[in-house]
Amino acid sequence: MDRRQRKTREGIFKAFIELLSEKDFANITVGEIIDGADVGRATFYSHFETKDFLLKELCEELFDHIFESETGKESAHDHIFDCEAPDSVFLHLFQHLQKNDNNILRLLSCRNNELFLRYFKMNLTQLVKSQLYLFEERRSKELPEAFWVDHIAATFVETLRWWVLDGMKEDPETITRYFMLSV
Amino acid sequence: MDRRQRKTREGIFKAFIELLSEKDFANITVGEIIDGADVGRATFYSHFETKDFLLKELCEELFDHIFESETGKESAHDHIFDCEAPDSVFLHLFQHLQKNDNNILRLLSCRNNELFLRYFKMNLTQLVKSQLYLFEERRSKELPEAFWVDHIAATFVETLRWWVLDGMKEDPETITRYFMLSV
DNA sequence: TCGATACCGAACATTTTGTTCGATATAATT
DNA sequence: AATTATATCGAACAAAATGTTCGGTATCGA
Repeated sequence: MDRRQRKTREGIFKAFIELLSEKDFANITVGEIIDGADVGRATFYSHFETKDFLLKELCEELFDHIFESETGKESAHDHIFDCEAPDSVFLHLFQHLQKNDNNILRLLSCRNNELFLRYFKMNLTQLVKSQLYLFEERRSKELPEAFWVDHIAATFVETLRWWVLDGMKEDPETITRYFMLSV
Repeated sequence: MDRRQRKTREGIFKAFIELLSEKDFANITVGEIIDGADVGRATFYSHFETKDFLLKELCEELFDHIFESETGKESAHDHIFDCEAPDSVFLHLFQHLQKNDNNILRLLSCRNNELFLRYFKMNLTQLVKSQLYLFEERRSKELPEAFWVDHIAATFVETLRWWVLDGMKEDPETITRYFMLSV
């Protein structure tokens, strides 16, 4: 990708994130974004069809990066921990988030966190399906699998929400334990 | 309240609900609302400061009605079931929702359900605190109470979400059981 | 009946959106 | 270094939406 394109795109993302931590998504105008990013109006619209697409692409950029390192069988990614503990995938997710790559925590703890947590849950559901065996003994035979998968993903996301809104006082190991105990 | 005011207010709510089940909140214009409600533009703005306040007041109207019948000590409300089963409060909530008073299900199953479920969870948290004893045996000693309360409320809301998005195929008793089994 | 007030409707300024176009600056190619 | 391609700028533009104002009319409660 052209260096100019990259700089513009990242400048827009940066300004957008800045605004998202200040005010509601609905009240952010394209004018404010291009002022913050210092790009022309036409340039913005040549990159993103609408404000909604900007949000969508931001989410993809943020979460694809996080999940690619989990779902890839032979990931060549820089894993901090390669332990074999059964809940390591979820621990790793919490650790990854704590590192705060791309200022993702700012987005998860701001007024607009619903936007991102919903997106997060969508991605997470795939991962949960592959880790279902971890929760077999907890699962009642009465519960349909679709319900169970949704419940686990929801519990993870709600645990994450609670963690960040509470100020992330617990370390990743503790919050992983909370998650595994409550699911 | 003046009968004229009441009629206008309810007409606006009705048109708003109709629109919400068709399209995103963000894409609904004041012009469409007043066309649907058949009221003047100035009238709308004399009732609601902005579109966001309209949503807020709609939520309050809907959820206050549902929760007042649960939290009131000596409710003179028309309870269908006054059984003494320990999970009757939650069962009653699911039943109440299934009755679909005020088209609340249309809102919970539409594309904008996040908005309503967030409001719902806020109200629900109070209720959960009063019913905490029901879940004592499931609760690990490690989990802080604040986390546990949030988890139960979140599980209820996510169960509700799953139920309505899946088409409400289960009856209230079954879904209450799912909820109690997964929490 | 009468005073109060909610509504109408039309007009209005303002803000935001999304597009267009020629000029300029920067990247990639030879 | 010269050339071609293209990303950006900046300014202007139409269209749509927001939120306000005001005089006239209809409806309410007393």
